[in-house]
Amino acid sequence: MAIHVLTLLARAGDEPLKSEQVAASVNTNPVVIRRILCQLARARLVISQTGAAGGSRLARRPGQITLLEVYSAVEAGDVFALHRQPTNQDCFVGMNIKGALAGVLEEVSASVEGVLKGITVEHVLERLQPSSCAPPAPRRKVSPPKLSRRALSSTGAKRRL
Amino acid sequence: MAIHVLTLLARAGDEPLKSEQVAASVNTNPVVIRRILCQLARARLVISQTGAAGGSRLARRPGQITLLEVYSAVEAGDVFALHRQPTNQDCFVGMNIKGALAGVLEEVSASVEGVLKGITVEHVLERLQPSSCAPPAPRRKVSPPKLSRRALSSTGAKRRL
DNA sequence: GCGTCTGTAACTATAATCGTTACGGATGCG
DNA sequence: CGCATCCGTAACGATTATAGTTACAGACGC
Repeated sequence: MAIHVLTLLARAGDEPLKSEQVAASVNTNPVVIRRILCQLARARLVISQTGAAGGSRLARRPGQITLLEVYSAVEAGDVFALHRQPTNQDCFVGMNIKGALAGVLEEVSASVEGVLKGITVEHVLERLQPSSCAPPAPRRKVSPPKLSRRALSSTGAKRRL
Repeated sequence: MAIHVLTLLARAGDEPLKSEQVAASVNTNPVVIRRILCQLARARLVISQTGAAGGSRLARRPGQITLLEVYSAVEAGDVFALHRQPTNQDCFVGMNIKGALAGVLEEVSASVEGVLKGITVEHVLERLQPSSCAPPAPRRKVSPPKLSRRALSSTGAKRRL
């Protein structure tokens, strides 16, 4: 939903959108949108103005907002977490399993964050165009962890308002 | 919890463990453990036996069980999913956002699966030892068999034990 | 000053997960 | 064979997270 919101704001350019307008596209209640917008504003991704003729707009260019920033803005802690219930400390495995899994979690988080860091709101915007449905070829600039994956940007599509 | 269970079974070697024993280490109810064990059994990761002197043990060597298989066994669908509520089809963004985000999701999933595929239960077991706490040991031997997640996860046959 | 829009609290509804009780069926053993 | 034991699974309540809704105070432009 947060990405949906940002995509709408990106398409609107400098013109601020009201929460009600955004809610119409997401198909939900304006308050739900305002909650998200509030988080995004705290993360300095959007700028909101109260009062008449108010609304929200992006704080930066869509190409300068990564999905990792979006995720960090709307999700509480880390991307992943262990369940917090205590294990049996009288058992060797129970005593050490969390520490062992913390390392695994760290790896997964780093991997995901690497991917999200390489995708911007602008990339999502480009993907929106049905015209750019052709096979995506070019890779992105940032180099996430070692794994090879498909790029998602496709050149040429400019913003259309 | 599933990894915790498998780690216990790995340490037990060929001797089958009862759900009650496992539950003691995880600090939960035996039924919760049996639910997980049942999923792992359907995925052919463990072998369970009913009756007296029954219990569960690993179906393969710990080094041959990847965390991706574990994840696929206990998690319903894909690692990630979009929220399934319908967006406004009268809006250009609402109409296309899901398709655009599906690609992002695909990338994230592929990345996570790549990491999980490179970690085995044996690796977790090694990490358990406080002695090997120092360096993040080199990992990433990519040998596990081609897995068809379709066959592993979710609805299989009724009962086949 | 007035109308409008955001920020936020409070409450309800819904769904997922976990824990618990209960019971049928399978298994090994005396 | 009969029995004790253990798994597989259904059913139910408790807990939690999220989403939706209503309500209202404060900010802002005109």
